[in-house]
Amino acid sequence: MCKCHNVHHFHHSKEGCPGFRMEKFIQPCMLLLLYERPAHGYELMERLQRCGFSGNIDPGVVYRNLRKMEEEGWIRSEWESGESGPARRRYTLTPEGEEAIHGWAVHVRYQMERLKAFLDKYEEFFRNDEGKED
Amino acid sequence: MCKCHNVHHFHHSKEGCPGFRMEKFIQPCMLLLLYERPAHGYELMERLQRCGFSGNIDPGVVYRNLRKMEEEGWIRSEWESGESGPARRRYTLTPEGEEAIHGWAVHVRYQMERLKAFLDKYEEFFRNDEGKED
DNA sequence: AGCATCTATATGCATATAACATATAGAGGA
DNA sequence: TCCTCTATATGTTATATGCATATAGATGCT
Repeated sequence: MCKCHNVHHFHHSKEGCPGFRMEKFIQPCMLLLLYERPAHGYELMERLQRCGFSGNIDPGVVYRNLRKMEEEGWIRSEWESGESGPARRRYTLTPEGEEAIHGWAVHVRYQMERLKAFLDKYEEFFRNDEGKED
Repeated sequence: MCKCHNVHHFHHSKEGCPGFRMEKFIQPCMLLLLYERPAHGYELMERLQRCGFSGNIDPGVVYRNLRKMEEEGWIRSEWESGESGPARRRYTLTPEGEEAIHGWAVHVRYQMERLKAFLDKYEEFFRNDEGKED
């Protein structure tokens, strides 16, 4: 199953925060999932949902990002015909994709520091315990 | 001065991470700076730079976001004429803006948890010390 | 006076992204 | 036949972003 042991399906509304979407973040997440094991898009959708990804994932987002990452050379795909159900495209991580994960990790860590700096400052100013309203 | 005591002017390149931009994050940052004290756009640009915001800030980004936040009712502006230099627009946080900060904080915390979950998983898989390559 | 520079605000435009809807299609069941 | 589930893919529209550029007062230099 999913190894996101520390993700507890956050509930939140982004009302009042238009545009701060971070959807491209789905790319490193999918790369990491594919590092765990090859998969097809539909399976990735399910695994992303179980990994704290916001409620319903738009299939369009998943497949378009898979295409883009294949163009980048981070993943490779092959049709899996036969068996049962419609044909599926099985995605595998490439060595370049594994490198990309490291690049993303640096970037993600940087962004996380920025968010943390904001929150530290926020809490310094307001010193409340809104974190427990979950 | 700037109270971002825990921000050490991160250096990084976002090569290989196209689209993960998070520029809207400038909004809550500016709101928090305006909570500290009223300011005009040019001053905010400088204070943002001192607060770990990426190198050179595009003035367009700053002023456009100020306009949008004024439309939202989060900030209010008045022309400061006279004294020296060209006229400047002095921005003040409104009560709605202070509420917005709390909303943003929830959202930002949520996003930070997502990033943290990714990084935890990443480190679980790779167990390296890339954090020290700084 | 003429000119560059700094402060300060603002807009234009091409492209990238996001949100949402919709299309296509095989397989299995009622 | 029709519906649903699995599975992939595209179109449309609105918004966001990156980068360049416009405007303009004040100041200092030659």
